[in-house]
Amino acid sequence: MAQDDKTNGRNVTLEDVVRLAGVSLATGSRVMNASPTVNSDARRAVEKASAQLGYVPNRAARSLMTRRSNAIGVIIPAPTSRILMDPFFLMFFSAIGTELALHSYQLLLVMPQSFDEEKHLERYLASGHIDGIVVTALHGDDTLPERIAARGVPVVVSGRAPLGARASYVDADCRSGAAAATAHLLAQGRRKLATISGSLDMPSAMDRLLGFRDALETAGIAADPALEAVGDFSQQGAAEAMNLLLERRPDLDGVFVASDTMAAMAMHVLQGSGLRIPEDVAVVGFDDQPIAQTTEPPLSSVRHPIEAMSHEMVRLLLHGIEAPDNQPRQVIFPTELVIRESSGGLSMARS
Amino acid sequence: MAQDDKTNGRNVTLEDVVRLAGVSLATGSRVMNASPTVNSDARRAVEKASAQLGYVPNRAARSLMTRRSNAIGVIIPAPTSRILMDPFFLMFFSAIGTELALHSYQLLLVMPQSFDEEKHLERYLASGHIDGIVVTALHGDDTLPERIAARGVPVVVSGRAPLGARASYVDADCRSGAAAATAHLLAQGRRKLATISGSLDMPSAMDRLLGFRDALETAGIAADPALEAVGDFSQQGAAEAMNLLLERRPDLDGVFVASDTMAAMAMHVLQGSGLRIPEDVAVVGFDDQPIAQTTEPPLSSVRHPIEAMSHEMVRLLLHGIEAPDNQPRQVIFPTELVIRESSGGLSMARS
DNA sequence: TTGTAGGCGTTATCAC
DNA sequence: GTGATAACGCCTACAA
Repeated sequence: MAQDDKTNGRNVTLEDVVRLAGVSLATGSRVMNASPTVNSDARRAVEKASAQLGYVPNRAARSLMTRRSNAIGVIIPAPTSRILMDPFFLMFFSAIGTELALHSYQLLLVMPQSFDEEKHLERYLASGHIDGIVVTALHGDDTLPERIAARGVPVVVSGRAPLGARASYVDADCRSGAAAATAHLLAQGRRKLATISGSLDMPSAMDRLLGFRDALETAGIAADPALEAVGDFSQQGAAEAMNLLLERRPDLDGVFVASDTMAAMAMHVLQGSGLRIPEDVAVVGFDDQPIAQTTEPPLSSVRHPIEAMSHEMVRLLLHGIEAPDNQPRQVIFPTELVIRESSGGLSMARS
Repeated sequence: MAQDDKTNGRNVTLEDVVRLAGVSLATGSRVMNASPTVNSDARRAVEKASAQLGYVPNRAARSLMTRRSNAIGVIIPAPTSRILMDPFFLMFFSAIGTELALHSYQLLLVMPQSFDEEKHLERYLASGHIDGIVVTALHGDDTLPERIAARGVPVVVSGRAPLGARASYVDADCRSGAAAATAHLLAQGRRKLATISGSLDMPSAMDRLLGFRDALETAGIAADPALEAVGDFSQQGAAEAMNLLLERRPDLDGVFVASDTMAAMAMHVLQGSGLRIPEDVAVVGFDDQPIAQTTEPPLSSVRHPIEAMSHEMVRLLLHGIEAPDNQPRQVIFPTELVIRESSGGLSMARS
């Protein structure tokens, strides 16, 4: 019967394997877990039988014993709406997923849509169903990471955790990256520099703004609040911010934008106003996403090493799972300024 | 001891709950599973004890018995690279996730990076660890859905499955949506219509191209292959395609683009060439993503109901889990043309 | 190095 | 309606 396919001859279990291999369950289990204390003959027999039968360990049974789920959750906290739309997250998921797959961990995507859901989630996470958590797109006042950590589940925040939070995080050195981008604009002789920032309740947004100010201060240029606008990481927000800036300071000659997605939109607005990039206004973005290479002109941007950072997050998490010590760790990766044409920093000699 | 926090007084189990409630394990289980055959006194007692203890059912143990994981997997097959970057997927994940949460299912994100991984995956999926699968971004020759379905795991493809494939899918009526968009351009008096399509090995891309051709044919306009270019759903591909089209037919006066992400880029290229939108060239996109509202001018686009479609996918999946019958089902949702300024179809009277 | 036996937390099958 | 009790598939002392 067709509808019996699934259970037909039911799923093959370790018992089936060891029976075929002629060893005991214990030995079979040892082989599956790469225990060193097993005769190579036995090992081969088990492996052969396993392959022959197409055995796949039952995760539920294993979890029940080991109290591990071999799954880690990636959480985007509730007030997520607009920022979620940044394709940056896709790269991030992909990088984390690849890294996890290497360790045969699963990636659980969790996107609570309300605070109620998030509350429920918290209990759920704490009950041993997920071995570790990556929290991303965290807003400043959210104590979710600490609450989870307090329940003994390893957590790592992607991006700097809020000041004073006792949580592990992995981040790029956004502040100095932003400062480098701004310094680069200054080096091109630009003096009327504006910035479009992300939502300022997000540390990553704040860091980029602070870096911008740092560079101005270093150069001895007084900060002008009218040259700072918030774009909240959305394209729409960026368009509004750029228009606002142009209205307030029509003579601005450079813009540092806190994400490439926003920068692309800002460029669009600038060009729509008849301004040339980089001749009239130089632009630098942040993230060095693929879009930076396809804007016209190509967008200078601050690159952060997503793969390396993802790798580190997973490493921290797995470490926290293997050897829990509740010590928050912070790892900061350096950024790199990638200069393209939008900032006028390239020799114009390109054919 | 700090490192003992997690197991301190270990996780509360159903046994703890029933002991406190003064009932048997069986009754406790019945309450948890909303069995009708339980006295309301007993029910209340269990619920109270459960709340008091903060009980959370152990999924592993439950799975072991029920042979259900209460998880569904969302798969983006291997050759994923560029298209993955479309923010459309984020909306999609979010919609699916919300829908799943309603049924207390988990969302497993699976992004195999190679065919080897994908192969391994197949066995894994088949071994009862995931109750159902959503396959998305499927390329034409990929038989993954059928292979999974053949192993008895419910599968639904997001977007039309390849012709001849025996798989359930949920899709928008892309073909007629594309035709409507094209007809709209024709209605504006445009006669030299071009299109930028997605990767033609993806049914959704092909459907949009076919719809474009349908409308031309209906209008009695001969198809001109030089007015069709492939943009593969990436921004870079779109830019290249638009440039190619302009080179081949500098006098084109309308473009139908298979995704908003690509359309935004195409507009950019057009404007970079000094062409006005919609005066010189009218543009219509597809997806009606947020970006459509923030381009300059706002982008006309074909909307498909992501939420409703996600809802339906989950419904199909859960149905397939509850009552397996291996009957592939197809559900097609109508699309809706949203007219904004980019197509010149709005009265220009707007203030 | 290997095997035996007990248990992980639930649900399902029975009697009662 | 309710309560024992036997699975579910695997891991892991412990003994051999």
